Amino acid sequence: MSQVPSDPSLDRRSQILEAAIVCFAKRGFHQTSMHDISAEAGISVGLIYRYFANKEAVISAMADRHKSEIQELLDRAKQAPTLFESLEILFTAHCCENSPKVLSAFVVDLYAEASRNPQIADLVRDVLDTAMGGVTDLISRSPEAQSGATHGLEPHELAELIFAVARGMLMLDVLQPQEMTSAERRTRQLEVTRRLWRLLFKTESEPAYA
Amino acid sequence: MSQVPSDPSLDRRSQILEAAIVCFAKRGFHQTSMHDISAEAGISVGLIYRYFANKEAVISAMADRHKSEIQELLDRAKQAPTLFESLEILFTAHCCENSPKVLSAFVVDLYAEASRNPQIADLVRDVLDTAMGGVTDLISRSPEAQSGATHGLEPHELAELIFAVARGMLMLDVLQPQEMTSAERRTRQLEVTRRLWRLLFKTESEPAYA
DNA sequence: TGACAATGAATGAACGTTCATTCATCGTTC
DNA sequence: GAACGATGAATGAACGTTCATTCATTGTCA
Repeated sequence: MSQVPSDPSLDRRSQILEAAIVCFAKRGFHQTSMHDISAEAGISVGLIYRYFANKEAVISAMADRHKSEIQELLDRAKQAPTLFESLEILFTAHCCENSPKVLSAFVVDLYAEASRNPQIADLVRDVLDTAMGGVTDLISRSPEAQSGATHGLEPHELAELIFAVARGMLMLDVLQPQEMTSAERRTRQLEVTRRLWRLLFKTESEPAYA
Repeated sequence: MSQVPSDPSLDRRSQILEAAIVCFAKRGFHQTSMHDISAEAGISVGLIYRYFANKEAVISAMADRHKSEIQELLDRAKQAPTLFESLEILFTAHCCENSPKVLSAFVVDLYAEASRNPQIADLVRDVLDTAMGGVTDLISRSPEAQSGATHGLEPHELAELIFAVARGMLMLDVLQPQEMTSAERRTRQLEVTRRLWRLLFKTESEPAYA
């Protein structure tokens, strides 16, 4: 129970970031005040400025955190025994980890921010390139791709489609009414997404028409 | 050149909305001040309040305008001779009509707003349902679907995938650096999107593997 | 002159940021 | 181990600024 904090100032930083993502998901970056964050974290406003230069820096740090979270997620996905299981790990993480659309709301906001802030855009592009590189790799090594059951499309092209659908379903996620649970949203999204995966990696045994 | 204004107060409204979308795309809803909008429109701040109750109302009106634009776009797409051409009209409109990512930045912002504002969420969901209904219809009537070359998927399921990829590509659009032209972005997006369409409506003549 | 369109200075609330101050903790000294 | 000084994490009131909104005033046309 009693954790020994390795670096207390790191704990403070992540405590603040944890509070920040809750506020950002609830209100968005620019409608969240520093007082909101401090209240959510249970600390004073001034203390935030001991750990972050300004509000911009909090947003940037959140984007960085998102980058390393995706990196970890990718590593975890690579462990999965089949391509399909890897894809499921990757593309439904945002439904379960935090309960109510916290992550998807944050990511949509991040893209909105990226459209105006080139620094954020670079970072998001970087995250995307890394993740897509990883998935392209996963696809290349998969038996599905090596057996040639990919409609003559390159692994890279398949990855592009998979990511497009994933982003599209994430956008849809923020439209779902609050009363829908994470599990429900996950199921709905998996339904659509799996349809694409099956199509892309169709084992030619099943006939398209009976 | 000299238009006869049918209703001058309607013109004022759309003049303000025109200025607003430029500002919103440049800075986002909540970083845009009423002064920004009035300056862009070339009018005074106070005048905006003659036509809109408050800032929220401007955002809502913009969302409404978006709804009717999509409606018109759908009607135009329905006129096209083939399914593929209909889809191209629908899903690249945001690349050409306004020059530099204005529309895609606005739409991503709109989704971000929808994640917090249930009223906006309802409206966006409504737009989406209408558009998807239209496309589902287009697909049903298309020779591609009627010849059964759709992998046993329902028109509705095909539409879901098409819209997911479209939203995903729209998100990608806001990440593209400013120096990329609308035409370039359009080409890139069409490449990926067409790949999906060909896959979904594959004429079984072309073999997957040579 | 009357009716209405349009202006932009004025208002007050809210925000990001600063900083003087507090106080628990720790090392040092006897 | 008791007394004391130093440290810096933490506080929150205060500051300057920005912003949405209001409204007294001016301009315009019939």
